[in-house]
Amino acid sequence: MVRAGLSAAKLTEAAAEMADEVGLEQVTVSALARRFGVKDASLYSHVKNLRELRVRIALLGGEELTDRIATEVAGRAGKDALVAFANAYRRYALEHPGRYAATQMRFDPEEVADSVALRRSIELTYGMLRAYGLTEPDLTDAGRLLRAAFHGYIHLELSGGFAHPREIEDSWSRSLDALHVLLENWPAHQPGR
Amino acid sequence: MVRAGLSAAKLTEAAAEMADEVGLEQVTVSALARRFGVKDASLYSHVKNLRELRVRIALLGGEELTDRIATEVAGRAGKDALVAFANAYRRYALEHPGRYAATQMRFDPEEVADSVALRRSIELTYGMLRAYGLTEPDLTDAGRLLRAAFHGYIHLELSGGFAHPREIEDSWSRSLDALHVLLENWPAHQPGR
DNA sequence: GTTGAAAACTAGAGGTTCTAGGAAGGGACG
DNA sequence: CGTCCCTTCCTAGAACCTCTAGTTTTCAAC
Repeated sequence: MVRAGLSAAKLTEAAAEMADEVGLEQVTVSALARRFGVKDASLYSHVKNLRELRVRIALLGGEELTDRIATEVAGRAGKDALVAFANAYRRYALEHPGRYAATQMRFDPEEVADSVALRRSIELTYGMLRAYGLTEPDLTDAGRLLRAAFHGYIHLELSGGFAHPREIEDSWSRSLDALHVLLENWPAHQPGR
Repeated sequence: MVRAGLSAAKLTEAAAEMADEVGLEQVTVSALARRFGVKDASLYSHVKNLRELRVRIALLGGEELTDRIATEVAGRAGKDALVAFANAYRRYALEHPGRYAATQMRFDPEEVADSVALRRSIELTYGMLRAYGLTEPDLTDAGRLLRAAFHGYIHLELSGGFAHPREIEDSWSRSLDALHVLLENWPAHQPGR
């Protein structure tokens, strides 16, 4: 009986690949065990349960995503930074739909307590927005809208929500133009109305 | 043996309630059968399989959602219409998270072929955007960005992505202000760059 | 070599989807 | 009223899934 040489990290990596290939909810303990030529029960020595496996995929994806964004955004500001951020985000999500989907799960605080990726991604966003001259609470509001727009766009794209003719690439880059304009004209907090 | 009096419509309604209560992926044929005091296999007389059940939830949700938006937007234009649209959308999603999640599934074209809701929701969006003086292809681009922003915002809100202090309500209405400004200043197609 | 922890196994309980074929309810029609 | 027949619901069972418990095997360190 030759050992497969499993470990939590190896399982996570394989599970992440599997998620990208066939979708996150097709990642099962059984299928993963099959891929390693091992019985289901064996995996439970390395990973608590299916839930933990998926959370690990999410953490892996989150780190990879923020790493990419960080390197792309480095040294840029203003619209350059916005476009670099957005494109890095989108490209990662399209290349790794399973990992990306995992990052959108609902987590209990303690599941992600030790994750630096989360904190860092917020810093990245805020740094970018400060270049537009925004301050709190506009920073928070603009950050939320931006995350929403990026995520929403990609979610719709991945789920086939953009059925029709016009090229998504063009549409996306026009949307980035628009978001840039939006950030430059962000309505001042508490206008006199 | 008293009959439960099942039908596809009744099952769909019950499944939708269940989805709102415990989440879409907790809606199983078994659980639904249990709710009606009936055996699993009985449901397969009314519904082809689990997939079809979920698609039915989605179609129901889509109709209810567009109905709400339509009545709220009726007779409004410009920012009034935008805010009414957005709030109707968000309120429905928060009240019916399960149905809403179902509408975000990936569908095969023939699964949703006979749905009027889809066509109508696009018309509603376009009507609203025309009031801002937009024309194709800006209509498509702005529509996509708007859908993305709404969906993204609600998705993040529902999945607990907005952890921190600032009130979501305030953030949301500031985002609507910003989107209104954005639509008024939508960058003209193909600027001279 | 012995020994002990870690990695894998067997066995099995319990949940799930879905198919096939059988029985019971209830309306239509002679 | 009785019979027919469609629909609804059932039993039975295959196939797959998660996860637990307890056992054996491997490998390295002593």
